[in-house]
Amino acid sequence: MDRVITSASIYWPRTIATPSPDEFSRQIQGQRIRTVTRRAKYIHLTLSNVHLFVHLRMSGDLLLRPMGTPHALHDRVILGLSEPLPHAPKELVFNDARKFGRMWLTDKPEEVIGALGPEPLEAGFTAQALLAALHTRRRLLKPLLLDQTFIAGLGNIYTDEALHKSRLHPLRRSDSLQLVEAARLRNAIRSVLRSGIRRNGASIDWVYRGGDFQNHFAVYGRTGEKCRVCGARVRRMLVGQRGTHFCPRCQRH
DNA sequence: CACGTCACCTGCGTGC
DNA sequence: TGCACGCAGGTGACGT
Repeated sequence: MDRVITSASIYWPRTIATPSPDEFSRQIQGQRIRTVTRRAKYIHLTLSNVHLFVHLRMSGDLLLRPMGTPHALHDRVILGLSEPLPHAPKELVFNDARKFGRMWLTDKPEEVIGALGPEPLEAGFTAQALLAALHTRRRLLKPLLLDQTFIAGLGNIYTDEALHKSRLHPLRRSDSLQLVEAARLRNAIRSVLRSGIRRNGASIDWVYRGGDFQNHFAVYGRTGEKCRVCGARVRRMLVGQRGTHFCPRCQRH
């Protein structure tokens, strides 16, 4: 499917992380979209001779509309797309209520995604590799798993769910884990991610309504409710400013 | 290096 | 009803 970007309209300039909005508009015009892939939480569009990265952050959304559709509230960037005849042109819309999302246009992909940790769904993510990595740091599990340079792609929901599934306390220190625990964590991370993908993600508020993974949460957002495994009340605490949900019986310190 | 705090933003639910 | 407050799926820049 040959699609060429014919225009860029930027309504919230800070959405463009690099280069300047003017340069972005100029450079992206005429670029053909070759491939669309993903690395961690970045959507990666390889264009004719430059790379476009999109990060949705908290409230971003990418959608396709017929060209000329009236703007929606919170549209931040609109890329015009030509389609092969006889198809009508479309626009690729970046809509983002909270304005945290970002786009990068660069010929040096490593400057955007170079520091990221391993992809947990790839073959190299073994229990042994995870254990070795955990032992190179002395950090609390919760913030470490959220650290994209340590492991790529885990957010707050998946971290809490993976820790619960592996029966590990969010405040455990990374260098204290044994191999069997690292193996449980590795399997739990992969299982929780696959489950979330299979269910098209979670719809927990007004931001995104698509998936139904929220109906399968073990702990996230279930403060005070019974743990589905042991019946104890799910607790919530703050760890590094992030709401952290866990079962005090399943996840001993 | 690890950790805490704040900043960036808007919208929604709750409680007074 | 109005309003203050706390919370939200993420990251990055600081300071200690």
